[in-house]
Parts: sequence; C-alpha cells; structure tokens
Amino acid sequence: MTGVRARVRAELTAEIKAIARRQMAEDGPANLNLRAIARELGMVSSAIYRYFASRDDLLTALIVDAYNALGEAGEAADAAVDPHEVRARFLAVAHAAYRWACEKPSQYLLLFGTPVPGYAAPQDTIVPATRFTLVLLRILDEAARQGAVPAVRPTVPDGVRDDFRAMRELTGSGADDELMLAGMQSWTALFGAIGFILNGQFRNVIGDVDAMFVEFARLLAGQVFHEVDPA
Amino acid sequence: MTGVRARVRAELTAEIKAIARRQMAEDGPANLNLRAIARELGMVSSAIYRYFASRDDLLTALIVDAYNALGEAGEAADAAVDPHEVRARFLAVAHAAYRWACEKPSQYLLLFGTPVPGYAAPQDTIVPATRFTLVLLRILDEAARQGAVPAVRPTVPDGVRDDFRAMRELTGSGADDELMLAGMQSWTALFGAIGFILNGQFRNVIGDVDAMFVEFARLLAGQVFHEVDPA
DNA sequence: GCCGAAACGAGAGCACTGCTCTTGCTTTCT
DNA sequence: AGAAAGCAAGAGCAGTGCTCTCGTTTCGGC
Repeated sequence: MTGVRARVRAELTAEIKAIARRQMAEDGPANLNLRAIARELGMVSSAIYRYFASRDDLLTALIVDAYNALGEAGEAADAAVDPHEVRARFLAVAHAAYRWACEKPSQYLLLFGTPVPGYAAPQDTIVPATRFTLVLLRILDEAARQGAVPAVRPTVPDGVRDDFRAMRELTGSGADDELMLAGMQSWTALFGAIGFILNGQFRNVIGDVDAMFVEFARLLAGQVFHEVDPA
Repeated sequence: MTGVRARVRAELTAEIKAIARRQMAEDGPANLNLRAIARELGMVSSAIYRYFASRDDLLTALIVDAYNALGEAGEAADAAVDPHEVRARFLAVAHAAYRWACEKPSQYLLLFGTPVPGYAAPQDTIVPATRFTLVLLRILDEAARQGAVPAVRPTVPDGVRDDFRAMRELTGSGADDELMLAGMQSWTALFGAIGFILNGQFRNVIGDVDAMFVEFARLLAGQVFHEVDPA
C-alpha cells in the first residue's frame, strides 16, 4: 500500500474537490459540472468516475468537508473565549458562522440552501452536520449551570420534551427544556439571518447588512441568556 | 382583440404554469423541465417558447405567482384578526406563512431557497416580494401606536437607521427604529425556522416540528411585542 | 370578403450534460 | 514473472435548453 499510486490518487481527489469548490463559487452551487472539472484537469470526463462514483458522491464529499469546516470555525471561535462568559461565546460562534458563510457563500448554501435536485443526504453527512450545533449545545450547558433564563420563557410542547431528553442523553448536556427550546430558536434564527443575507433578500432594503447581523446576534444572545451578567 | 386565439393563449399559458408547478412539487424546484412540460401537453418543446421566452422567464412567472400567493395568505390571515391585537395578528400571519409553506414546499423553496443556478431575479419580482413583508410592517405600525417595546432592546446601528427611515417613508409606517429592528429580526427568524423545517434540518432530531414551530412563533411574538397585553 | 402580417406547432438540429462501456496501458501484489 | 487491479481515453446513450426553418391558422385593416 501507500505506493506512488495511492499518493497520486489522494492528490487528484483533493484537486478535483478544490476545482469543484472554485467552480461552485463562480457558477453557483447547483452548477457543479463534472465535465468542466475534467476539462480543467486536462482529463476526460469519464476519468473523474475513478475518484467519485457519481456527481452526488462528489457533492456529498464537498458537503462533508463544508460541515467540518464550519464546525471547526465554530469550535475555534468558542475556544478563544473565556468558557464562563456564555454571551461572549455565543456571539463569537455566531460571528464565526457569519464570517465563514460570507467568505464561502457557495459552500454555505450547499449546506443550508435548497437541497440539490434529486440529492438525498446520505448517512455520511449527519455526524459532521451536528458539529456546529454541538458547540451551541455546550454553550447552553454552561449557561444552564449559571442559571440562565430566556428573556421570554417558552412553554415547551410535550412532543418536543422527549426529543430534548434524547438530545441531552446523546450530548451530556444539562440544559433544561426551556433553555433548550430558546437556544434552538436562536439557532434557527441565526442561520435564517445568514441565509437571508447571503441570498440577497435584503438587497435594496438594508445597506449595511454586516452591522445588522451584528445587532441580530446581540439580540439573540440577549434573548437566550437573559438573566446572566453581560460579557 | 380577445379573439379565440387570445383566450386559448391565456389558457395554455396558465396550463403550462400549472404543469410546471406540479412537476416542481414532484421533482424539486430546480428540476423544472421544459421538455417534460411540453410532453405532458402533447406538444413539442419548441412550442413552449411561444409562451415563455426561456426557462428563466417561466421561472420568474412562477416566482411572481408564488410571492403573490404567499402575500395573499398573509393578508387574509391578518385581516381575520382584531386589528388592535398585535400579538394575535403576528401569530396569525406567522402560522399562515408556515401553513402555506408546508402545503407548497416547492414553491416556498423557489422563493427562499438557494437561487436557481444562473437565475437573477428580474425587476418584476420585487414588488410581489414585498407583499408579505408589508403585512408585518403594518403590524409593527399598530404595535408602535400601542407603545410596544421589544423584550431585549436593540441598539440600532447607524448604517441601518437611514434604511429604516427610507422604509418608513415608503410604507408610511410609524414604527421606531428599535421596534423595526426587532421586527426585522423576528421576520428573518420566522422564515429561517420555516426553511429549516422544510429542508428537513430537524429530521431525526425533533419529532413534532409543527408544535415546535408554534412555540417558536409565540417566542418571537413575545420578543417583539413585549410590553403589550397578550392577546 | 380578402390579403398581408402575425402567431402558431412541428421537426430537425446544436451544444451541452451525467453516465456507461470498452480498450489498451501501467502500477501493484503475490 | 505473471496475474490482478487501477487508470485514462474515447465512443456512445439519453437527456437537457434553445434556435431555426417550414407549412398552417388566425387576426386586423382595407
């Protein structure tokens, strides 16, 4: 094993993904084009199939990479802040997600945009997909330890209580149902805002979308971690 | 004018759009297929081009229709509630959007999902696109009249103040900057939640997503219209 | 009523896509 | 050394959006 061939294969695989990412950034995530990649590599289109069994397979690999990159960005941002300052941690992670999305909009849309046509996310993606969410869950955990209470207290629906219990068991989180639901809501709001900004939904409406996002994040932090000293 | 030909043309145009919507619902919004539509109509693909200059043109028509349908759903829901009960109005409109999205997921994703490949929204879409938002702005207006204050008070960035002033002038709204920003945030959070649910982001995580959405909406209403008597 | 103009559907065709299969060549393993 | 596996190339298939041409049908002004 690990002869010349194996190394060349790894390099070519990486190169295919790199070109795919660049082309997606130029032509949009849904325009992933195997033939164009092959052309750029000076190969013939059928050769690509030695490395990825299908277009969907390549897409899956890109999605997994993107989830991991986003998760890593979140983890790094979280680790750079005092673990006890939950608001600061939330803001750092939120800004990290926003920054990552702005730098790689096509990859962000690959994760959170409309699923590509007949594409069904395979099993390989679900673990990397949870990586970013786990960062937020850990922040919720610490917030619960500090007795945080949401600004508006939700009434958690019965059907959701079981799901939250399962999540607690799976992640070892100690956040109570109310905090969990508020956190979940802020989580969707966060990604909703990023998605809207990236999709240009605020074009011709809001000029400085960056400033607005910063304030959105502050609002969310205040809503979830209300009875906690501000950072 | 208004001969046989004009009526047939109108009917065929509508039929093309109807078939397109149905096919989109089956194969996903990005799989809009002119040839398949023509096949179903018993026509040849080139005949479609008598009615829509291009695939993008047909897409635009569908998008305009969808924006109008969503806007209409919001307007109807809002009109069915006592105009003074702002929380109830917000909840009604939020639920209307959610219901519409669940009934017509492909059309919702057409509006708020990843933009279709090389598609750039033309001018025709921007007026229908604001229709739903205007409903929320009117609710904010009434809330301002009642002295509503967000649960967490935002500090409105300078760059955004001008945009809000422009929106006020354009819509005749009387909502102050803080309420406007909180409303905007809740608006993105609302559509973010709907999008996540539709895209299956909560699959295998939350069982009863409907119940969760209802509580999300209640949270949002509470966050924006805090110092207002609950409906 | 008539006749030119415009609208229409059919069909062939172009350039492109994802994907398959076969054919030789090269590297790797036994 | 020889078999097996990996590899790139090329031809080819079915499908796409779109264009162009060609007879036919309908419409509006005379």
